[in-house]
Amino acid sequence: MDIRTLCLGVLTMGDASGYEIKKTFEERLGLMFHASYGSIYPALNKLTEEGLVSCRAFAQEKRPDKKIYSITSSGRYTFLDEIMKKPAADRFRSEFLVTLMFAHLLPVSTIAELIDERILESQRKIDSMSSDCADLPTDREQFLCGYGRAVYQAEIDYLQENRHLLEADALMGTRAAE
Amino acid sequence: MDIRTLCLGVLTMGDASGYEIKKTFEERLGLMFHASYGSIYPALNKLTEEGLVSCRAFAQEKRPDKKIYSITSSGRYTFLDEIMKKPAADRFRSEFLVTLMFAHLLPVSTIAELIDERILESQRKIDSMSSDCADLPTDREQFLCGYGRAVYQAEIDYLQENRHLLEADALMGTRAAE
DNA sequence: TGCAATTATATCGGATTGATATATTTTCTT
DNA sequence: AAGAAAATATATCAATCCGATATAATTGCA
Repeated sequence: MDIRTLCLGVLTMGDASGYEIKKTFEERLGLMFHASYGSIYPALNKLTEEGLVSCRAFAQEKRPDKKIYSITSSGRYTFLDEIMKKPAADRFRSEFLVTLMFAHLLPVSTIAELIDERILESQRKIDSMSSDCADLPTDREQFLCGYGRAVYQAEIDYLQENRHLLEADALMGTRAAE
Repeated sequence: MDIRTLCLGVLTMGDASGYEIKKTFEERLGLMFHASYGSIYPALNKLTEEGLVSCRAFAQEKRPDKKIYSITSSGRYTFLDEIMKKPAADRFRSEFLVTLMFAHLLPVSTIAELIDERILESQRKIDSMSSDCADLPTDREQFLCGYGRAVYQAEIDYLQENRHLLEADALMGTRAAE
């Protein structure tokens, strides 16, 4: 499953320009997948070549045409084939956790601030989700929204209950280094 | 923070070959970061050029030299500089969640199996963590191990309590398509 | 009126993955 | 003890993807 497939997925929800697809990625798929213009625009070009999407271009003066993409029936089949495959393992990269892994090399105060900020940030995400979650049109989207909230909440709870382990560990590291 | 930085981090824990660094990524950093040979070997070459690691090569017959890398003091400073920066946002890619986002296009049975398998897989991870978690040498590593368990457990709980939302939604999709 | 934000397309270098090639040693199974 | 399988070990490559950058009109608002 690559960005091309994801673009097809977004287009099953309605016609869109490259810009709108990017927005959809941020607003509705941000929890599960990221994509940048550098991958979306080439993906749309290739999908067009392959006949999996069609493209209507509206001429505009002094800037590139506005292009609205639609998924074709061939595109729909391709997309279904893709999502029926066994999904690959999650890929997760967290610089936050890496930093904690090396907490013993940093001052305790830095670690404490890092955790404080992480908790705030996760709480902010939960709050913004909570306000929208109930309004979402489908059970499916409410489910995914709730999933995000549950995981973020678990993270906050764990950090609050166990940060002392890390701060004590970092403290020992700092003292040992003196 | 890139793979070069992560290689430096692993080398702060002791000298290692490229192969051993890869193993460390899998065994101790798997929760937070991934790296393949295709990025590790070039990273080590570049770090050697830059003087951030040193390399002792042991000649071997009929295959490439075995190379043991050590971090230099210049490498230690560079690594500290890196982890003192504000960590970038997590990057997460989940084909599983993407599939659920399009659950209405798939048979209910497929969704149910997908969730069943996901729960089993997460439980397997928790079990393998639990057996090792307590043995870990530092509070810091126990903390991170516990973090992983907490998040996986939250996922399992959420899936079990809310899967009906999704299965009902998929069911309606299937019926509508008939 | 002026300034910031949003809309909108597009490219490019550099980072990274996943597959592949190669070959020895160790461990397990029968 | 033979043979199979797994682990050890280095390395490269095409394809993919990200983040930054360039460009420019429009919209909202103070």
